[in-house]
Amino acid sequence: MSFDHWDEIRTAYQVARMGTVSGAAEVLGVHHATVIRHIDALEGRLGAKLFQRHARGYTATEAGQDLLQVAAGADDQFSQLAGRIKGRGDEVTGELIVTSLESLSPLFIPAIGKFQEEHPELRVRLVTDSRLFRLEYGEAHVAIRAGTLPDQPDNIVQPFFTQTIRLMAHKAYVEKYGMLDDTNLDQHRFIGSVVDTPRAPFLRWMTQMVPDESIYFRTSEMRAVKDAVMAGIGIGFLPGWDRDGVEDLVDMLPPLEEWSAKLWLVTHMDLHRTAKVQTFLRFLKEEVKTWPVE
Amino acid sequence: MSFDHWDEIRTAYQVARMGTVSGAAEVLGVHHATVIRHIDALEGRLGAKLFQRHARGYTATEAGQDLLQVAAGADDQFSQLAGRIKGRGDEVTGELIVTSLESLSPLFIPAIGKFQEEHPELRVRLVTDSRLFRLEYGEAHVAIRAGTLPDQPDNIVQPFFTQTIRLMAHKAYVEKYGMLDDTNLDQHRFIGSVVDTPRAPFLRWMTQMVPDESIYFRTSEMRAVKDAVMAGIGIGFLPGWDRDGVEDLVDMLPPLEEWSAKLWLVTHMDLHRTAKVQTFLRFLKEEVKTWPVE
DNA sequence: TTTGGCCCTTGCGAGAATGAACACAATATG
DNA sequence: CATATTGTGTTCATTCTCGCAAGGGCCAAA
Repeated sequence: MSFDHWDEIRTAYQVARMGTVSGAAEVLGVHHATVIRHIDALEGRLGAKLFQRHARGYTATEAGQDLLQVAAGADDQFSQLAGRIKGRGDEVTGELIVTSLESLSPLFIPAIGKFQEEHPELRVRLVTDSRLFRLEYGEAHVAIRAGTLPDQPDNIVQPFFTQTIRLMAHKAYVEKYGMLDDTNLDQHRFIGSVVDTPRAPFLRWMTQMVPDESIYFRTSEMRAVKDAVMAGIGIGFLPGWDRDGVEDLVDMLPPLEEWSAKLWLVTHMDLHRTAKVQTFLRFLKEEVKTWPVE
Repeated sequence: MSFDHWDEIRTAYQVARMGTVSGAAEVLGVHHATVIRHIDALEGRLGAKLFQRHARGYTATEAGQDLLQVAAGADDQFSQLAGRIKGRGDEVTGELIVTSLESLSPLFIPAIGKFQEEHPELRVRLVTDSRLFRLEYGEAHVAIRAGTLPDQPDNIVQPFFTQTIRLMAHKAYVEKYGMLDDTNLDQHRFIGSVVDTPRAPFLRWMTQMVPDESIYFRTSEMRAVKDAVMAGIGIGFLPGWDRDGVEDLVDMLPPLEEWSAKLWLVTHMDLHRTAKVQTFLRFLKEEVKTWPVE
């Protein structure tokens, strides 16, 4: 029971406002004939006359004046809407949804705080979960991803930084079990992943090089690895940027190039060009330079 | 700075509501290709994305949700408007503007009162003026006119009743000046019109038959004629239906057929078929049967 | 009364919007 | 893992709307 053709309402609105078909046609940027046809069609659909036709123009009937009122309100609403939408493209306001690996949170949550200071109108939501949030469903504006990415054509990927990974253990562990070298891998206690076929390159290295029985602690949480290493439970992989308490840790092997994980900034095509996303990306890429990613 | 294509807003509204292009297409009764084109065009015009496209459908962005809110309001307004307009055609409400000759007011103002009792929602405006109100300008819904009418193609004319006209004088006048016959017209005192070439047939008769110098009182108001006759000033034409105080009046000549003025009910084509006008016309034509039009 | 201007109306051809069919991707289902 | 289902994207023939131009009515001024 709703109108089929809103354009005809708009036409009728201008006719009611102007009082003449010609005037309305000029405002609308269409031909007189089009206006007349719209009015005729609309009146036919409604089964009522909206205008009295005479040589000096069209005057609105009661129904036409009613339409004038309603359509004027709608026109106003639509204009404001257009203004908001057009304007919003150039502003950094509203909500910005970021998704990242949990393990990275301590690294760049401070950066988000700094970004919000620069843009007080912005509400940021940081979502992290074991499942991947899907940019194409609008679940996030910006994603920080690791490893080689599925070649989603709708996603725009740019390099963020390379995460250096170190194989470390606590001094206490070294005192007890000694240092590691290529020959005594099976003599040591490792901290590994619960996943059988992990994606991260350093975890794959461990799966290949370290016998299962040498892995004495498994966790799915990267941050738990740190805690385990600090507790002297065994040897584990830690991100190079995590300098908190590293004075008590030692490298068990020199960092291998193949361990390092490339991190990417991923955005959806549709949102990539918006000022909000662009500003945030630019900020992040600037900020990363100050990080001890080494 | 207002929207050019309201139909596209309506399309986008349904997409935002349904979540899929296909669903919106079905609701709108158009092909889904059309929906996609509308969305693309609208986004292009706005310079912003309204939806995130993915295989499971379209999800609204911030801008899209904004549009959803606004368009939902507009849709609601338009639906109500359509309901009002469609309904109003079948109702006897709002305003009914009637125009008539001034002289007829005492005859059918009581009828209007009776009509309003039957339709309390109706506000009636009775407009009378020396100038003719124009139905085609929407100045009145119903007109009561006399004489032969200009052949306006947009006007619908139907006979109302024939107004019998009597040439009368007060008993006091007859006592003083005697009765009238065909031979002594110039011996009497007449009450005539200020107009040199009147349209009313009985006034034309007077212009032709009665010498100017025998007309001792002239007025443009038909109702003033009655007052003048009652005052015994002279002989004047009175409508046959006016029975107020006629017991003291006498016919000075038997009523001539050519004096009588045909009255017409005139409506504008556009409004003629509405229930409001139809009901009023039917009522008037029923009511006239009870009048002493004789 | 005549003339000029404004406005509505109508018929026709060009162009744009539309609909049908097909291709393709992703998800749900067994 | 294969299949059915759902929904989007694209191309092409068609329909429909639009703009143009000529026609006619009405009003006001000369």
